[in-house]
Amino acid sequence: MVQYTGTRFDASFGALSDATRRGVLEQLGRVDASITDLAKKFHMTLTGMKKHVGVLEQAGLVTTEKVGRVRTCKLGLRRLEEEAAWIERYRQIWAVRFEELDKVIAEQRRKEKVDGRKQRKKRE
Amino acid sequence: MVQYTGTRFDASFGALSDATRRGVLEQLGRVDASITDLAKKFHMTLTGMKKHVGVLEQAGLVTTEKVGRVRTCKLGLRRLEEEAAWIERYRQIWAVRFEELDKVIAEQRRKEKVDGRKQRKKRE
DNA sequence: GGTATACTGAACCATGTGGTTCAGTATGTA
DNA sequence: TACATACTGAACCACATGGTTCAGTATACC
Repeated sequence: MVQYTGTRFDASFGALSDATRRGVLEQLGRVDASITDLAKKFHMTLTGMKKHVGVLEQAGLVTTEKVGRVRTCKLGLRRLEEEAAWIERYRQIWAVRFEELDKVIAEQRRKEKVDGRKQRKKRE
Repeated sequence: MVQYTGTRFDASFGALSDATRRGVLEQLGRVDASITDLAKKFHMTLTGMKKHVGVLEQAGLVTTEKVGRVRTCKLGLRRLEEEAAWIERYRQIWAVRFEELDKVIAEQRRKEKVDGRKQRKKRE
């Protein structure tokens, strides 16, 4: 199986584990922005925002380019394909693992329904 | 729009940002395990593994139950639905954002082709 | 040239993370 | 009872994180 190198997912999931950074991604999905724009939007110093952008850039989720004195940030090339795939695979595993439990629950529901019918019948 | 409370995603994406914890999830997808089992599998002290399990438990990805002296870990109730949805939505935004760029690239390709034809024509 | 804008880097701070060791406690087993 | 097993909690460690301030540098504009 693919050796889940870790470091790549470490970076992307790590980048996503912060609300500000998720916000920045959503914002950049609407329109490109400078560090200043983002810092204002998220009520933070330039330096603080620069660090967040750095993390996102490291994870490949954002790219930046400096023209004159302003650094413009855009969405990067990584589109979270592998991350989506990992989660999907997990959900698959999860579903299989709980199939049995689901059956048990379904069986219980069925019984309850039958019991309910009996109850109603009694009352009739 | 839904106020992305943050803390929930912070916990789940944070939990996923570590290779050992992703490994533990995959392992628990195969079979329930004690702390000792997991510690052995991932070459770590019991205490270290307990912390990882704690993080996963906090994120709702794992549940544990102690019977006698052994604590058994299983997959938890959270099946990463919202996380999958967030990523999907992001991928959607990403696609829209880059549609324009794709068009530009396609246009360039088309031009190049035309130019190539002109070049060939010239040479004829 | 002078002033405002936009970023950058170093340094600091509190807190969190990923691990360890060590010293327990509780439980199973001969 | 004695011994082994399984976990637990406190304390420690080095380093990362999420922020700040402060002192720059580079660029734009009057």
